[in-house]
Amino acid sequence: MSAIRLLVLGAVKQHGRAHGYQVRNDLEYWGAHEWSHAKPGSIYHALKQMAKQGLLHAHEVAPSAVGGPPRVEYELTGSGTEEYFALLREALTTYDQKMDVLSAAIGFMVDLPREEAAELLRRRVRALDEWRAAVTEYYTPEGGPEQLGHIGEIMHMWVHSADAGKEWTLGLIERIEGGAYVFAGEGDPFVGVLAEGEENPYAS
Amino acid sequence: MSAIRLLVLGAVKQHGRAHGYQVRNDLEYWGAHEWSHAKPGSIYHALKQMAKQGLLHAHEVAPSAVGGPPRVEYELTGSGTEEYFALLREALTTYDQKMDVLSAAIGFMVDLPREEAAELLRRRVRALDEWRAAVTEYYTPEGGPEQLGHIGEIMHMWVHSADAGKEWTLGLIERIEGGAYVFAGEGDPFVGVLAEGEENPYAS
DNA sequence: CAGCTGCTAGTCAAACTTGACTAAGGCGCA
DNA sequence: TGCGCCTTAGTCAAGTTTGACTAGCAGCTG
Repeated sequence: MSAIRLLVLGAVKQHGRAHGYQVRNDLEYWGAHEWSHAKPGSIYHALKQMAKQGLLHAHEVAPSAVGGPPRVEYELTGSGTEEYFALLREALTTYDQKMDVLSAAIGFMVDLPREEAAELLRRRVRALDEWRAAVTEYYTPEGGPEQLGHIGEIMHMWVHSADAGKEWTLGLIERIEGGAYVFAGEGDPFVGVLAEGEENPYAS
Repeated sequence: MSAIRLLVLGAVKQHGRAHGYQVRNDLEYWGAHEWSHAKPGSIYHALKQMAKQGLLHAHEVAPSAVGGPPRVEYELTGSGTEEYFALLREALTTYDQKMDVLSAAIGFMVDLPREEAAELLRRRVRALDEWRAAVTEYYTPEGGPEQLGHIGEIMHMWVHSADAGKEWTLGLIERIEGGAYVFAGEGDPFVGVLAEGEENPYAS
């Protein structure tokens, strides 16, 4: 799974309705251009592709209010919302050692109920343990680990990083269970960026 | 930088001359199919592309000795060797937070002299420090870090992982400077896999 | 007020990645 | 000996990613 679809779906969902440049800006605000493949081309491509697949509904072209070419606005469909939550749950659960996907998922985790987020992260910890065991076992040849020579350093690095990932995940679970942040169904959700003239529909 | 070019160049170089399937097998032995985009298609594509760019010389098609379609054998050219070392040095030095590239580089680091490898890794540590500082600074808004809400967890994760990466790198530098492994110009190099009928030209 | 710069919004071709498919020979075995 | 299956070696089309490019409008500036 690449992080782009999750990021784009999440960004569009936060606005309710968004055009490409808005998504692009959102992701930049998130710093996503630094840690994911969220270049303009990828974003516009993802929007079009997902519109073709029925995950997004493309509204008629509207002339831009602030200059530049006209915009196409997108909105999540029913299956788009399903896909979004499926991707989000998977990203929180599995350890596929790609931090961009996890980063995106952390950013959107508050769309889930608190207890579910914590549970998915606990599953993530289990996946990490399994992966660690698989690496150490698979790469322990008959003649002892020395036989691998410097190649063993690669496994060493992966194990080290898996341990660090586990430590961080456990910390996050603790913070979540300790009441940090605002999750789904707990009042005013957190919204990163609002566009021109857009109102926070949840503002009191 | 994707890891594929480095991996393919390194694999071909280790054999002196290799065909696609051999590279594919090497990388599988390394476990590279697990941590990089080293699928068959990518490997054959990289071989062809680099041959077109003059980094590899494609030898005439030879009928396979063991069945299957005929093979094309590749060999590093002069500029291929230059490119290989350039990629290797860059991969060891920069912190681009992509572990596949670093993994590949660790696998080939012994192609460099010991002192150079250690120096490149020390530079890597400095890059890590800088990156860590940039993240913490950039993502500390006026209103204090709480203002970010759960988004701060993303930065937290990156910082945590940078710290883990630094710790591991320092450990590796220590081992290298302590005399571990066999580097360029120090006698019999380490070779992962030998193909059918291939002899280790360095064997005593 | 012509020209320059910068922002908004998006397109496009070229390169890369993916996963499924092809094709040829050898091996076991009933 | 004929059949299915495995391994070897590679191709291909569809999808994705990249980085450079286009184009409209606004504000300044000399």
